[in-house]
Amino acid sequence: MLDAVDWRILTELQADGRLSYNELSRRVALSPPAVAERVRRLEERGVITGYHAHVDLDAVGLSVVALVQMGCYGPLCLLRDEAALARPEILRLYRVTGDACCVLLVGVPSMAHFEQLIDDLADHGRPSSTMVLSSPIPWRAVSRPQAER
Amino acid sequence: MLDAVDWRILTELQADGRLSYNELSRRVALSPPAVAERVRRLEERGVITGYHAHVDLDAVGLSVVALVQMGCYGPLCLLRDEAALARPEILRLYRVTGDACCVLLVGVPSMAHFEQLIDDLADHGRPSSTMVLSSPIPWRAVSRPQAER
DNA sequence: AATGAAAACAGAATGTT
DNA sequence: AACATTCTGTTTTCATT
Repeated sequence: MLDAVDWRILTELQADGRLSYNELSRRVALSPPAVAERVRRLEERGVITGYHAHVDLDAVGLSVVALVQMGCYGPLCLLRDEAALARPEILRLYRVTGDACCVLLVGVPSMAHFEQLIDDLADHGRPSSTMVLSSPIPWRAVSRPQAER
Repeated sequence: MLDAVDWRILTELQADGRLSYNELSRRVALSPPAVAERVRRLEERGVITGYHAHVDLDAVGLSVVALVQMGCYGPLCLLRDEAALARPEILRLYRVTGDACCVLLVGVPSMAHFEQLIDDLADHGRPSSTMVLSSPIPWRAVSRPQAER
């Protein structure tokens, strides 16, 4: 699947998504065209799904962050409502096992906005919220699993 | 705080973190040096916290993904153990209100690895796991809140 | 996968509103 | 103070080996 060079590339690009192919080629000891071709294939194969600038939620005024478990099923289920899923307050959404149908990470500017959001979500099923106090690990790079070494 | 141009820049760089300043300057109708300076200041102010390649978990063999709530407190609390927090299986960690101390998103190659991880986490408090079936919204860009417009 | 040439780009200095 | 223009050195891309 992925060889050692691919993993080194993934590690570097996860740490700094704006690395130039030139610099990347130095770090993985390959020529620039070779590394560019590797990256292109990682993208094509769906290993790299995109490059994203990460934005601090507090810094842009999204001071209320929460995990919301949705207890919904059947035709009203949140997952069947395209418009509801498109709401920008939803930052991530995971479908899960257990009592809940899915878990949402949401970010809003205020508790008043949060109340409104919960009311809207309640059209699809019972929302159960947990407030996020802080994010000690907001994001961490994926590293090579032991099993593959 | 952030004006309309800043938000256009944030939108573009969240969608494609590898955009050149040249291309970005075209999209936001500004000169390349002006846009580069804007980006530099967004980074300096902590609005943009980094640029990361996003990797598909399935594609790199992390087929078991779960949300783990940790019920822990006091000196054994997971949040006080640097070494435990450094485990690469932990992809995100949120400190939350409610019964749980924190919620972890973890990714491992197999159920056997997951069992081992849960056993290790149990040293700090009672872990309660929910398996992630799929991620309909694995990541979404932050957009300008209504309140600021 | 490496090399070399042409096009595109980044960064610094300077000038403009 | 924020932006545009210009210039120089890199970087990217594509052809070729």
